[in-house]
Amino acid sequence: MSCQVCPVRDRALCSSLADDELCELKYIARERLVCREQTICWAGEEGLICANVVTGLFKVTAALGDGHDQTVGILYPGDFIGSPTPSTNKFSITALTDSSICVFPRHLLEKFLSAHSHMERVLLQRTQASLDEARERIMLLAHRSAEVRVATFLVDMARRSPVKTRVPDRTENLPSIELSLSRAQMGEILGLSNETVSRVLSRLSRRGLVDFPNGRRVAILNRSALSEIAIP
Amino acid sequence: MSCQVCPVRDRALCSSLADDELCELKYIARERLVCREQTICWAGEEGLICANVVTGLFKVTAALGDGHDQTVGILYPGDFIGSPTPSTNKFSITALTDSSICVFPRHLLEKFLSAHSHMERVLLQRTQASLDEARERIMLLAHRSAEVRVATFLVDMARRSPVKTRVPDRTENLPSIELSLSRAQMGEILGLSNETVSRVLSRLSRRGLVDFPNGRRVAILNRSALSEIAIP
DNA sequence: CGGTCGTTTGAAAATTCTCAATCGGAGTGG
DNA sequence: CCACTCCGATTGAGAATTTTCAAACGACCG
Repeated sequence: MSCQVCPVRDRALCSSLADDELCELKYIARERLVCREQTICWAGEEGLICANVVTGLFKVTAALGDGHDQTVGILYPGDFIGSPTPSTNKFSITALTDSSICVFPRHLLEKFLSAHSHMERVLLQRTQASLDEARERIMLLAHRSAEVRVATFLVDMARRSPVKTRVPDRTENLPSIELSLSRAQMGEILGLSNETVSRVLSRLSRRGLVDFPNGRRVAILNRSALSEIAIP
Repeated sequence: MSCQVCPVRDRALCSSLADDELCELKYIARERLVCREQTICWAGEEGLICANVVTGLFKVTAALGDGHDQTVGILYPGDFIGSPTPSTNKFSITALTDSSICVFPRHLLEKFLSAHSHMERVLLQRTQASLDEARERIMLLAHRSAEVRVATFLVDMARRSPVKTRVPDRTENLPSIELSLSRAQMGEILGLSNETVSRVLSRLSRRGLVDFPNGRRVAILNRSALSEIAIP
């Protein structure tokens, strides 16, 4: 697969590279398909690979001891995985959907970054953005009600996920997004039980803000009202 | 003040520098004293400065809308503040105690980092460590009881704060640390009301795990029992 | 058709928040 | 030096929210 037609050509770390640099990087990259539920990084292990998320969705999790996991982050297409420096993974990374990633052996990427320091600068910015994002999530979990958490999560997903269908409307677009998550997984992300998630979604549905046409797909019927509920 | 006697010479970003590089960096650095409660970065403003925390304690906060703040991170001596690239601050940074920081104008530090890419690499590692830390905090806020949150926080503070006094004991050391935080501020960090924080601390005190000799100082009487309660 | 798994819904239990009163130390002014 | 005030800490009681336990439901699959 050529970088020229890469779906995240303009979003991933590589977007900071000129065409000739991109060619060079491609030599150490290989595409890899990842099946839903498959874990590509295990907490506690050495991080031997780095990667860009190309398509799909991943979760960053820690084992909770009681068998369950806590999700501490979501990775969308264009996001970077791993560290160029030798390090132990603090969290596991697992595919939520069938996905594809662009993999680099860690030590080779480390060399490449040293030779292309502007890309390393971009990676730093990305990491700081992830830090800001994690802190936003802290704000979401502390003090916020279940309804606010769920609404914020839905708005977030709608913003970052590739929109599948758009039904034109007099007032606004109505994006329908693939959730790809069970109620339990949403609870894992939002720090709620699956029952509470279900209850909130039912309530939002009764109020006409969202709809569940089939299974795990969710249609956002009233995005502005949902944003109203969500964190500013 | 000379870098040679800097309290965080071995912990801050600068620890990655050789002596001659350190001399060079010193030209663009200046020490600055910050009074308790003083805010050095405001959310929404342009980040014109970077800095190392030398002494004291800072909190990273976001306004919550109802007048209160939510603390999303704590900065200890040696921690880095700001971003070398132009960016808008997403959060405010405020001193919890009288503190001192080592300030660099952003654009000058940016140049320095470009010329000393190994330091930029270290900064990247630091930022990733902060990200991991923020994610640990997410784990703490999601699903955890008030007691676990408080105990984890105390153990964390005891680990990262400079110990003020140590009373030798048959079984273990008994560090007494300066909390520097009101109950309300702890609640701000842990996503709890100040009353809940107070209740948990009273309970821990009755169980003989901690003591409050005077005001905001806390003595950890049984660190292992506290760690037992805290997150692993 | 039966079984499994995720969802939905109900009701009781547990936890935390909110409101309110009291307490205690630090600082101030007479 | 003492009374007074202010602010944070503590403690109690009821309210609100969420979790837990349980049951019922429905879709999917062999």
